[in-house]
Amino acid sequence: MHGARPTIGDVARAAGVSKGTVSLAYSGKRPVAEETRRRIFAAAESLRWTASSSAQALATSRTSTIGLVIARRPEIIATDTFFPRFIAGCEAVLAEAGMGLMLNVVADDDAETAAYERYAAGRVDGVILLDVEQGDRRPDLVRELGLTAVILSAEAPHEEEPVDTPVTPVVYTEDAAAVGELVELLVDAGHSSIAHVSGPLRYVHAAARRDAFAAAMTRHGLLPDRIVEGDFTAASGRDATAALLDGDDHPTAIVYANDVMAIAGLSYARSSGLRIPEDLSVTGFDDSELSAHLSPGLTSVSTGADVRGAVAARTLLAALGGDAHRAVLVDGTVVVRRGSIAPPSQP
Amino acid sequence: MHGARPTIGDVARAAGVSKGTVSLAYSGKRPVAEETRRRIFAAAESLRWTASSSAQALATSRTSTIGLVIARRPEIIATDTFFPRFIAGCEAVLAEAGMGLMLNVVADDDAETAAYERYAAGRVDGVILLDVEQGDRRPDLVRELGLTAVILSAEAPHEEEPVDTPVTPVVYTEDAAAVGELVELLVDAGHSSIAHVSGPLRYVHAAARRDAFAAAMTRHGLLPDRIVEGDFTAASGRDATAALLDGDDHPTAIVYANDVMAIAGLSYARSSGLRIPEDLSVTGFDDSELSAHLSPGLTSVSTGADVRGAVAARTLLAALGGDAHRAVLVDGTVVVRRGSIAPPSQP
DNA sequence: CTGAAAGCGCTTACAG
DNA sequence: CTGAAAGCGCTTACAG
Repeated sequence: MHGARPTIGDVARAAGVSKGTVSLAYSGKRPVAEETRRRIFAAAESLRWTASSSAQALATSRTSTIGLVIARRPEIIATDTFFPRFIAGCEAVLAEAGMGLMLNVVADDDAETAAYERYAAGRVDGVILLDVEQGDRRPDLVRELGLTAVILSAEAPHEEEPVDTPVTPVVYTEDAAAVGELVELLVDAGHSSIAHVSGPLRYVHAAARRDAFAAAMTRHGLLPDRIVEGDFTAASGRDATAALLDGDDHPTAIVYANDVMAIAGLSYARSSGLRIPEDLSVTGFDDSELSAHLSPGLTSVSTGADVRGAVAARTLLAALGGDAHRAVLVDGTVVVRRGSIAPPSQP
Repeated sequence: MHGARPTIGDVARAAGVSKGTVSLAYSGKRPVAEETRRRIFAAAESLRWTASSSAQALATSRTSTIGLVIARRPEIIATDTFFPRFIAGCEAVLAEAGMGLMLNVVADDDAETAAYERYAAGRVDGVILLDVEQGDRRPDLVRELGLTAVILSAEAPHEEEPVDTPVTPVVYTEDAAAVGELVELLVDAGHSSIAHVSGPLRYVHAAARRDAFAAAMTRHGLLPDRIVEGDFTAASGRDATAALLDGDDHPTAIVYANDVMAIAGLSYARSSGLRIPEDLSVTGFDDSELSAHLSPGLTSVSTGADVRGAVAARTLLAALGGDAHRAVLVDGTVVVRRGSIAPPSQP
């Protein structure tokens, strides 16, 4: 039924022109007589021709595809609502540019390296680096492989490197300010015993939020001495909360590094007899849809995951097009106040 | 710094053989003398050569990539934990086979069609169809485009079609049994007023669960007259719950079609004064990590999203390899009992 | 404004 | 067991 797919040669023949002219008519890289191009488009349409992307890729050394590798455990990808929103944001701009997104979910470092190597074998033009860690090896790896990259971060890039080394653009949000605002909200409500459940501190973004928490506490003359490291799963949110609530001198408020940990923590606190928010105020991070529709809602911070995806994709396309930016700030991070904060009941 | 990537010609020259032999040494499609192959691999290694996938794709008409288009709103993709787990499952088998996954998140039907058309232009070898609807146009669309496909479903395929039409393999779970079990659990606990909050009924899987619910109720001599259609978001879970709880003759148990709706519903019920599970028993679907770590935990059904992804990918690879299955059952659907069910307090 | 031809980097009959 | 060559379907200097 579908026989052999038509080629550019078929279209050329049908339109009575050369293959080169068909190509040019579509790419617009050189003018083609109006009448000619009409004939070409008509022929292509009736043959239902569309250029083979592998042939194009081979001829141009461009794949029209970008790559994204996610190196987290599936449970975490599943609970954290960041990824799908980020990807949807990417897609919106990629689709518009006729580009595709190649996705890889890997289990370990070796699989990750293998994924980038496959990318470099002409599968993608560039990559977006997520979940950057301190001393991350990936920027060097992808550079070595000849892949154009963009890094997603939660803080402005440091100004260390000499300007002449080829620089990987950083697309970043400023999470620190939002975390500061959260702490301020809590302090204003009367809290002084505030804890933080962080994400895995090897991640730059998790460390950045933790540091921001500590700085904000200090600014208010409070001791940031109740910080426990979670891993973004509900399990860790519950366990961290149990640890914090154990004993009688427990905090009256907890700032969680993501919504899932906050929800699990909140549920635990409630089951152990505390009223939310009267006995324990909580805040999340990432503003998931669920948080907005809990009763009471969870105060969280919206980081515009989709906007970040769009900007990251746009920045990567620009870099592929030759104009690299050093750093671009995504300015959509905003605290969303909901009912999960109240004055502390009794110290 | 990275200069031109080495080609198979460079390797051939370095190893003192023809390009064809290099190719054969790697593909193993014909024997190559042990000594020769050693020289070839050594040369390739030292040149850091790996075959260009666009050239391979052009030469073989195989892209080593499969496509997945997701046509849901980003909020829903983000809240529903199915997708990431499904994708992770796919990846595991794809990576092993050296295949890639191209992902597209689309906003509407036109974008979806466009995505499949781009796929057909030699970007992917086959596709997995998710969220199938009644009278879905996509099976025909992709067949027309010459794409090999696999359909993911929540029920066994009907036996209608004449066997000679090229058939699209269906990878399915049997959700009905699990839903029946859920109802039975509730009935055994003493409930008779049981409601259901379904997913969007245009989806085959949502309709299948709704039908299973109705059938189970009927089987127990109960009237399945409290069914409200949700859309899998927390917002709809909360609203549906509010509607069901409004008035005095409200149900004593609610079976939700996914976990997020259940959690939002549970939260709403609690905030309106009901104790969970004493005053209202609830069950979810999909067994998200969060549900397992709530206090009390949410009784849910694990459908093995990752296993389904793996099986779907495996089935697609098989179909691409020429041996198509008519239908393959993924047998991992199991009810996970947690604390969200209790006998009804007072009618 | 258009055509003829080389080239992108592989694979695969065809010979030997 | 191996080589020489054609071919996959495009794009892009080079001529005109």
